[in-house]
Amino acid sequence: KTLKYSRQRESIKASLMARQDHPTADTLYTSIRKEYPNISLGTVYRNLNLLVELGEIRKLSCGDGADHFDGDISPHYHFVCRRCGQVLDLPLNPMEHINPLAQQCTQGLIDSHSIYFYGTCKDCLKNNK
Amino acid sequence: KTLKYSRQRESIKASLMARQDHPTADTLYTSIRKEYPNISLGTVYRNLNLLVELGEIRKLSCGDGADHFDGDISPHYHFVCRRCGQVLDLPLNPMEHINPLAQQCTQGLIDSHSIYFYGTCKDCLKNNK
DNA sequence: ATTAATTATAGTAATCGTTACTATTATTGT
DNA sequence: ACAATAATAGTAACGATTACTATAATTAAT
Repeated sequence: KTLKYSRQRESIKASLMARQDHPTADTLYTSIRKEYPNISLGTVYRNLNLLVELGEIRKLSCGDGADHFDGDISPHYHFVCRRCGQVLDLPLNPMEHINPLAQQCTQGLIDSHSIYFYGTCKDCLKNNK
Repeated sequence: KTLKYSRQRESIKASLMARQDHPTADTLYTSIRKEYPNISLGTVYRNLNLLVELGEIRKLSCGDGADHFDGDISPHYHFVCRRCGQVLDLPLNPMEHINPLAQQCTQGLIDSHSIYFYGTCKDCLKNNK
């Protein structure tokens, strides 16, 4: 089955690319609704998952219940604030050496890893939260 | 409010400690039901969360939708098989040096990290899955 | 440009993992 | 034994996500 253009998909992708944070599907839905008032939440989910499969965006599971999405597919890590739930980019060099390290500990085949750092973000520190 | 003994909690903890895998609440529930046929799923969830708060067990969010639980609280990492969903221990030394590395990249305060490795487990490799 | 084939959508219902609620039961200190 | 209080079973509610379906949009061929 071949892919057909849809203005909704373009808008979802453009919307995600335009922001520097890492919204959930629902956050993105609310924001896109301002431009397309009757886009459906299912459409947002379906296209986000499609874009992930196509490798055009990334899905982040940082452990707070909802998946987050990232328009930046370049390898990088994330910092999750335990107070406000914000997910922030961490401009840390990708640690390519740890896959072989882990590979030595298993008979399975390792192809990737994910790292999340946790703590309190700058804003929450400032506000004594 | 003080903690009171409950045989259900003991059974949940013992059950988790006895196994080397990393079951979800529901998997553990099904298994404990053989011994306590009318234990409730809510009780399993409540006690697992309580044990996590007490620091007696660990909760793992590996990105497959459901949380997994680990009776081994010693610092170690995990390998998640993308084919069968199994979560396996990875006897890899804790990488204490990466928190300070990440700390240099943010004005927030980092206190911990989590790493998951992904790929295909030994069994799935063998079965060509 | 029309048409026909097919994919995508909006809207809604259903599902899954998890938490909340409540009347009853179990534990604990007196 | 009793009273106080925490824990339970059972069920309902919840939030995130997926599934379903009739309609609309895209595409390729006439």
